[in-house]
Amino acid sequence: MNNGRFPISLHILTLLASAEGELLASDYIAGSININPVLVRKEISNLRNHGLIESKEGKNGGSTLARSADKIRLSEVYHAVQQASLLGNSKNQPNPDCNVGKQINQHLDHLYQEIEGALLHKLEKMSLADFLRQFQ
Amino acid sequence: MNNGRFPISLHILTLLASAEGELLASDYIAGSININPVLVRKEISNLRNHGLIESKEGKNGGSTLARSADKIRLSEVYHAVQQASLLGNSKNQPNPDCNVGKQINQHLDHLYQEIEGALLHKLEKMSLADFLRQFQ
DNA sequence: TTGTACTGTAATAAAGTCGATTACAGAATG
DNA sequence: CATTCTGTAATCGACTTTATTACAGTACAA
Repeated sequence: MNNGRFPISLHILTLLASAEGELLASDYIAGSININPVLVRKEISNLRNHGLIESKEGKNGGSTLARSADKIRLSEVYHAVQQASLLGNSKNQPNPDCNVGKQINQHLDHLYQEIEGALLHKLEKMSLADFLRQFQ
Repeated sequence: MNNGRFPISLHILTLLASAEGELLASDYIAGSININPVLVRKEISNLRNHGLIESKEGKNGGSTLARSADKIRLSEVYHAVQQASLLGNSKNQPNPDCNVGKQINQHLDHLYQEIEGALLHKLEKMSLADFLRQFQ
């Protein structure tokens, strides 16, 4: 994925982590990221579906982390926003009459999985708290 | 990068590797990938600029690998097609009045670099010959 | 020496993707 | 019950990607 959603989601989570349990409104978050509030709500909705965020509707509502920042791995953020594969979706429809074309998607998928494994390994070792700690 | 160009370039190189020095025409390659020949020539042009492919113009022309497949690392293919960063370009322009927004791009860049390092490490260990060997 | 089969590349069009925006229903609070 | 939030659908425009057309240049071979 070369996904603009990863930085957005991480930004949201970082703000929530730094707010220490206080509910933040989507408009406030959108103001920090400088994007449209509806996009923020969509990402929040997605992060909530993945169990990373809890929200409260209505007046004085907003969102907060579902668990403490040291219990949220960056690999979870990756999984939450990931849709396509890492290096490019092998969505070409190669010629089945060609020996290479016939097999390449399967081998590409295998390659992507290996690489994604290495990436996830890295992200698993980092928590949201680790990320936040870099901020002064 | 979630780049459709990586699978295309790797497909091209795999075909050339399996052709064992024989010149392959861009139309033939395009037929195997099932995409437009002009796109293939553009990718070939790029791979040639990166020293991975040599081409011969004119009748009976075509392309071939610039070195043997076991001397081509998949990390070179990655570098050849890479333009944007891996997980998403941190091109948001966050609010500088927000303490998180002010610093996040710098920390995102750092994170991407670490992850890309892990990915490249994996790709460096694999040659085009390794990849081709999986085909039956 | 000329037709043919290629590459190389620019320019344009078509298709697909992504983010911004509008709109509005529903929920919680005071 | 007005206000301030969330949740979500729908649409528009900007951007990106891919396909297509066009054509000049090169090498070969008859």
